[in-house]
Amino acid sequence: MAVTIYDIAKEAKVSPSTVSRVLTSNAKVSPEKERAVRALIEKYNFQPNALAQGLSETQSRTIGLMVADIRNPYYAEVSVACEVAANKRGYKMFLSNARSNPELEVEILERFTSLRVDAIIQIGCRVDELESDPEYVKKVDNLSVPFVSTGVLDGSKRAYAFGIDSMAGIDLAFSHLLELGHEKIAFLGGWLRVRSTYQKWMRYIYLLGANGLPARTDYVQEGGYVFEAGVSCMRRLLALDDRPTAIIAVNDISATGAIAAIREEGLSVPEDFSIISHDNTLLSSVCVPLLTSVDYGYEKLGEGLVGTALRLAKHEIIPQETLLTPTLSVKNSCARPRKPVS
Amino acid sequence: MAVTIYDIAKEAKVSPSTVSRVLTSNAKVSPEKERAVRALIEKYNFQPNALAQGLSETQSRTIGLMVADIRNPYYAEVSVACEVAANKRGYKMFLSNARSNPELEVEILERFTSLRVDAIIQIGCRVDELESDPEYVKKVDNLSVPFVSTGVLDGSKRAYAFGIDSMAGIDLAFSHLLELGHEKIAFLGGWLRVRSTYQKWMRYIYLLGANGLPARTDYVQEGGYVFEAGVSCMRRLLALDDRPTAIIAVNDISATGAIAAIREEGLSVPEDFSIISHDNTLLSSVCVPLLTSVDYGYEKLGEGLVGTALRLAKHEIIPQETLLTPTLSVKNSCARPRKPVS
DNA sequence: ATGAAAGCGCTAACAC
DNA sequence: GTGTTAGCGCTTTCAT
Repeated sequence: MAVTIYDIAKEAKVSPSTVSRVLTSNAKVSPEKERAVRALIEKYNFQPNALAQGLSETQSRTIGLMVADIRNPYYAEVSVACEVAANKRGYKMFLSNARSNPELEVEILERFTSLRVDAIIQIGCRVDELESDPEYVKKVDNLSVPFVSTGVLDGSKRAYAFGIDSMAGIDLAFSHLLELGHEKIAFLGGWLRVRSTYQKWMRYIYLLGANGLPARTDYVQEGGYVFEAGVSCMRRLLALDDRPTAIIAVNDISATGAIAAIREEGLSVPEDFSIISHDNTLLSSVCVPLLTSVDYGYEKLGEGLVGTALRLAKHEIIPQETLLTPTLSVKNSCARPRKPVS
Repeated sequence: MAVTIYDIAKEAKVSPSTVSRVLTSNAKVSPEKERAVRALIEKYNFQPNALAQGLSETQSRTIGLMVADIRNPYYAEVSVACEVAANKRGYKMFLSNARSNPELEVEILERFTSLRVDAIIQIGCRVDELESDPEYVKKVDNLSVPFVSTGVLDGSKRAYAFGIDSMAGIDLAFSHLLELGHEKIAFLGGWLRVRSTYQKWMRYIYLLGANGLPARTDYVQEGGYVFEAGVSCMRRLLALDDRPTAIIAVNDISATGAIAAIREEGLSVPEDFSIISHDNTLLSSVCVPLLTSVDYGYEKLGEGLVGTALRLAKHEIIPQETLLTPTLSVKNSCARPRKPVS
C-alpha cells in the first residue's frame, strides 16, 4: 500500500537500515547515498509510519493533553499555550476533550496510555475538585507516565500540579476594588466544590475580615460557570435590599451573564456595579464594557505544564506543586461606587 | 517495561493469540480462559499498545481533524461536533490546530499520514480560500486517505466538501432585515479572498439588485474576522453621511466589535442599528444584546463531515460537494429602523 | 560506512 | 477452540 523504507531502500540500492539512518540522522551515511535516499523520499512524499517508529523507539516524543471542554475559551487558550510549548521542545500533542464526562475522562487516560505518550497533562474535570475522587486518584497513580495538572490530586503520589495561585488573583481583584472605594463586594458564580473556586472564596472571606468588612452570606452566590449562572446569581444580588456595589466573578462567562442581568434592570456597568472577572479570555475583550479580569499568563502556564511534564519524563526531581502568580488586566468594568444619594 | 499480551498469556497459561482474541473478540474463546485473561487484564490495568495494534491492523479507526484555530469558538463547536459524531461510530479523533500557519498545516497533514489515520478532515486555513493554492491541492491529492473539508479545493480530484450554504444564510439574514423594513443594509467584516465570505458578499449584492436597492461600495467593509476588524469596519460605516440602518456581519466576533464601535458613539443596538451575524456561537448568547445570528447546526455539520469521511473510507461513491442549509437564530439585535425625523 | 538480523507488541492466517 | 507463525514498518545492535 503505502511506501516503506524497504521500497526506498530497494530503489536506492541500499539497505533499509541506511534509509532509517538518514531518517533519524543517528549515524553517518555517505553523502551520495544520502542524496539518493533523500531524492526518493521527496519523490514519493514518503512519511515514515509513526506507529512503527513508536513501536521500536523507547519514547514517542508525544504528550497527551486532556481538557474539560475545548468550547470554553479558557481551555482553548491553555491548550494552545501547551501545544506551542510542546512543539517548541520538539514534542507533538494529542489533544482530547473530556466534554465534562467522567467516563470519557478515564477512557482518554487509557487511550493516552495505549498511545504510549511520554506524559499526560490534564486541565479541568476531576483534577479540579476540592475532594479528589479516590477512584480517579488510583487510576492516575497506576499510570506509567508522568501526570501533570493545574489542580492538586489529593492523596496521589504520582500527580504533579502546575497551576495558578487563586488566592493571589483574589488579592489583586479585592485591592483594586478597595482602592476604588468599594466596601460592598460580592462573590459571584462557580461551585465551592471546585478547589480553585473554594480557594478564591476563602481568600475573599479572609480579605473581608482583614479589612474590617462584614462577611455577608447573601453576597456569596454560587451557581456555576456558564452564562445563565451569572444571570441568576446576579438576579439574586439585585433582589437584595442592600445591594453590593462591586462583584468578583469567578470567570468571564459568568461575568457576562451578570452584566446581562444588570442591563435587564436598566442599570449599567461600571456606573452602578463594578465587575472583575477571572480568566481574561476572548470574552473579556469582546464584551461591553471590556472586562477587568484576572489574567493567568497563558503562555507561562503552558510552558510550566509542559516543562513540568517533560522534566518528570526525564526523571528530574522537582516540587510536586508550583503556582503561578496572576496579574490584573485592568479594562473598563470598574469605577468608583456611586455616592449614596443623601 | 509495560505489560504486554505475552505477559498476560504466560500468567494465564494460554497463548498470546488467545489474549488477542479476547481483546478483539474476533473469535470464540472458551469461557474459563476468557475469564482468566480478563482477570489479569483487570489486575494489571493492561492497555494494549495502540501503536502495535495500528501496525498490524489495516485500519486504525481513527480520524485526523485539523482546524485553523481552536480558540475561535466556531472551530471549537465544529470540532466537538465532529468528535461526537466520530465517537458514535466507534472512531477516535486526533485533533490538531494549524494556528493559521500554512507551514504547520502541511506538517499536520504529514503527521496524520504518518499516524495512518483512516481519513482527514480539515476546517479552515487553506481549504477556505477562494483561489486554492495549487501546491496545497497537490499535497492533498497525494494523500492516500480520504480528505473532507468544509470548503471546496479547486482542481482537486480527491478532496470532498461538506459545508454550509453561505448564500442561503445571506438569504435568511437579508429577508429578515427587509421584513423589518430596512433598506440600507451594510456588509461588514471578513475578506473577499475567503470563499465563504465571497459567496456571502455575492449573494448580498445580488439581493440588493433583486430588491431594487442600490449597491453602494461604501456599504461593504472588508477587514477580517476578529474583534478589531468589527470595530474598524463599523467606524468606517459610522463615518458615512448616509449611514446604513442594518448590518450583516460575517461572524459573531466581528459583530461584537461593531457593537462596541456603535456604543462608542453613544448609539445602541438594535435601536440605532440592527445587526445580524453568522456562526451563532457562544458569543452571540453572551453579548448584549443577544445577537441574531445565522446558525449552521453544528451537530449536523459534524455528522456530515465525519459521515462523508467514513463513507469515502469505505469506498462508497458519493457527491463531491454537499451543502447544509443554515437557519436563523432570532434574538435581540434587530428591530425596525427608526423613523427618519422629519 | 553499511548490511543482516533481531525485536518492538499486536493481529490474523494457518494448522490441528 | 487454541497454539504456532508470519508479518506490520521501523530502529538498533552487531558484524564486517
